[in-house]
Amino acid sequence: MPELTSQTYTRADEAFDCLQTAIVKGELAPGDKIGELDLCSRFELTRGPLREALGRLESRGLLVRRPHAGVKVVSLSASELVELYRIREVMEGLAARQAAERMTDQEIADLRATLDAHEAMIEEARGQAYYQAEGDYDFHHRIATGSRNTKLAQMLLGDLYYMVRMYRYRLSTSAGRPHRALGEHRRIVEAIAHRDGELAEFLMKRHINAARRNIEKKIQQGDLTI
Amino acid sequence: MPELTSQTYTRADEAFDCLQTAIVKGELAPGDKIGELDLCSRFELTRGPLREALGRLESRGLLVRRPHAGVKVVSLSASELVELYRIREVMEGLAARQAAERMTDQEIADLRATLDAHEAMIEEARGQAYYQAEGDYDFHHRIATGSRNTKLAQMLLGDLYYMVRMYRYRLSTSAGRPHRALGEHRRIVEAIAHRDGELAEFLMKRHINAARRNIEKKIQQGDLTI
DNA sequence: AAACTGGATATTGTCAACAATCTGCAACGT
DNA sequence: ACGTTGCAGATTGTTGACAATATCCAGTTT
Repeated sequence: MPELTSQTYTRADEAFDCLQTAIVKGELAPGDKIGELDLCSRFELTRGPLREALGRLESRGLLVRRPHAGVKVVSLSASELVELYRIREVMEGLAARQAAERMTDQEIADLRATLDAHEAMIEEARGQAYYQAEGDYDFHHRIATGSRNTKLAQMLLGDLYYMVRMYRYRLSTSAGRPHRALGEHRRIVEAIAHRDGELAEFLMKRHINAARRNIEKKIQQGDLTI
Repeated sequence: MPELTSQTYTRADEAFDCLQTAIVKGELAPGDKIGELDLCSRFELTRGPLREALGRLESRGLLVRRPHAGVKVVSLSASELVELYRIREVMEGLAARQAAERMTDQEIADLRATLDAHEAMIEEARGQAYYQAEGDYDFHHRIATGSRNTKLAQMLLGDLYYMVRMYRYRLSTSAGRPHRALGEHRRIVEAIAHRDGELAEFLMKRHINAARRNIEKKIQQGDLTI
């Protein structure tokens, strides 16, 4: 048998993961110029695999390269961040509709459990924006996967979410927003449980629309330094 | 001055473009297992840049790699191809709406000219499916760009279109479809010219929906070997 | 004094050799 | 006869050295 547990992690995969998480967590901030050998010593690898990983990251839009000049972490303008949410709106709307049609009952039960845990976190850790953000991410992650649309999930999980998370830790959530967001999540799940794809799509689009308007408001208030 | 015309094409860029077009044109068919040194001799380059390009292609989902086992061109199942059109429907709907809000008058005029040229091609080269396909691609390309949504255009032009074009040359167009599609294109452009984003989105979604149903019909008839 | 030009330095792009791993075939045992 | 096991070959992953290019600083010029 050709070793089915072929979880062979290559150095390039390792480099890719390390860099991606470093960027998302903010250890490498947007706009930072980073040298290849700096990264090599930092992550204990050589330039070959690193460059391969850089190619992947560039292709995903997390960093930009100029030949012979160097690599820098991509820096989104305020308007580009807003545009990102417009894309999320239509794509996650589709994901919600397809999830309503295709998720198993078990997955829906798990989704409900996720929201319960999320609610408990909001009650307990009042103001803990980090957990709120992670809980939100988990919710959207499950729906993207539940859509059974391979490419859609790939684009959401592999592209958009990483870019959104890059900036999420800067977006201080408004006072009542987490609680309101939870309510919106619950209604989406109920629509999915009723297998009402059309409603699920509508509610998801409205949900992300609200998040976008929230960000736009902050930008106008100057609360956001991008 | 630091050479503003810094169109420095690296070997990796070259490799990336060559491979991408080779895949899209069908010279490398879906499912083909391809060796690195084969590609090296084929495109006159060494393995370093090639591997970087392979990383990018993999990240874009055009090919899949198994460590130590090799690279093969991705092969979409029939259902995955259909799912691709569902994604196009919502994303290009958004693109059309934003294009209606943001395209310049000049761009709209160019778009009309494109359709005129397209119409002439349909009349002249009756049955020339290739030109039909390229004309269709050009139309959608212009609208994606006209949306002024950087990330949206990047995802459409850099991801989805390449995958669609990969399979388009196999999809023999139905008898009256090109002419009907042209009519749909014209109505979309008129909506954009009237700056009616909502209508443009609706018409674009319906347009791609029709294309999807066309493909589904062919699949059911068994005209499509995927 | 400000702007430009030139070269030194450091960084990136590229290459070719080495090591690790998978695939396919053949021999063996059951 | 069939399945398993071990080996040989080929292919991929990795490494370190070499070449090409952009950046930075100093000297010069206007």
